Amino acid sequence: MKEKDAMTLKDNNLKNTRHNAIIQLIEEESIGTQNELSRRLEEEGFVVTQATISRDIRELRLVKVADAEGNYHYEIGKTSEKMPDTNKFHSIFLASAHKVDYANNLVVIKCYTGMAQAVCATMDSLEWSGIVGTVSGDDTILIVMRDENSAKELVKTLREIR
Amino acid sequence: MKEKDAMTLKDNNLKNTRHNAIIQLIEEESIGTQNELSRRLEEEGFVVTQATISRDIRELRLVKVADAEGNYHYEIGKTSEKMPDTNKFHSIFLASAHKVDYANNLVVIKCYTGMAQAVCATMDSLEWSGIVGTVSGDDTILIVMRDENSAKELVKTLREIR
DNA sequence: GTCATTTGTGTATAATTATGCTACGATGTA
DNA sequence: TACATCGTAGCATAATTATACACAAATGAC
Repeated sequence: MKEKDAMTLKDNNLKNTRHNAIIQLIEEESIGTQNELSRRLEEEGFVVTQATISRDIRELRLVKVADAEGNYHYEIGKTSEKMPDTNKFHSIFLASAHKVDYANNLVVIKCYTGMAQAVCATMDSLEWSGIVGTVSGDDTILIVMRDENSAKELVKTLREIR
Repeated sequence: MKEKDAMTLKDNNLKNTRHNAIIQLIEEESIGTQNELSRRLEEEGFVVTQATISRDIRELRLVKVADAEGNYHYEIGKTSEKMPDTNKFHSIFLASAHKVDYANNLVVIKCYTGMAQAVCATMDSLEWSGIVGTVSGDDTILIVMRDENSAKELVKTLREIR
């Protein structure tokens, strides 16, 4: 009997919506400390202590960085921006692509009709090294690689996903 | 008469080499606290207190972020990585491109022969929003934008550079 | 059902980081 | 020369952040 009254319940869902709220908050306004974030979250209906926010920040891989004037604020870290995308790409790729091949430094991905754009956009966001550029039609993605070896590597990586 | 013996001299140059040393250190090894960084710097011949390192970190816009296992370490922030690229792009673009136009959601940049690849690669690294994909030949870059409005915006931005 | 495990969080506090104040060398001005 | 100003950094400490410990709800094994 130590807890007050609130929910110490393992509400996974609540934690997730809080995480989303945190990301939205730090993207929209300049938040400099965890207490500040705590106050703003409270206004949005999430009542948690600084300790929890510290843990959230670790899980979300957020970072505190100075702006040009030397004022600190929280930001999405570069890793956390990319990791989710990798997962996103895997699931989109699995659901949409059915053939991968290459010739010289060109890689071609065949997708189910209408899916190519989505796969292509997601792949672009991953900024894989070796990719010079990508274009996609309705069902085909053309990827221009730096050289044939990069093309071979990319095909191998993509085939491992399946 | 409070200082020890060391140099409290305004050696701007020393501060700069220390900054470089810090960047190199955090890129090469996993450094989790400022005291740890202080110790490593000492081994490299830079004797400074945690306070100074805190200031260095603000100036360099470094960030502390958790890795997959939840262990914290310092990293180069995304801002400090991208600013130089923007400058690089500006100078390359100025030196290489001579015409920019668009139709629908496609932007075409005409460059002096052989320069397109360089401009394209540099532009890719900027990850401008609205860009779906890019391909470049010897003297032409084709940029596929999300929509016509993005294309218009991009052309405007590029023309402002000239 | 019981019991062990996992997950999420608060409390209290340890650990870490930021900063006000101060000092000192360098630079500029008269 | 003296004197003011600026930039860098130390020291001490305030401010902030991370975490050990404890507890409770959910989950799973039996």
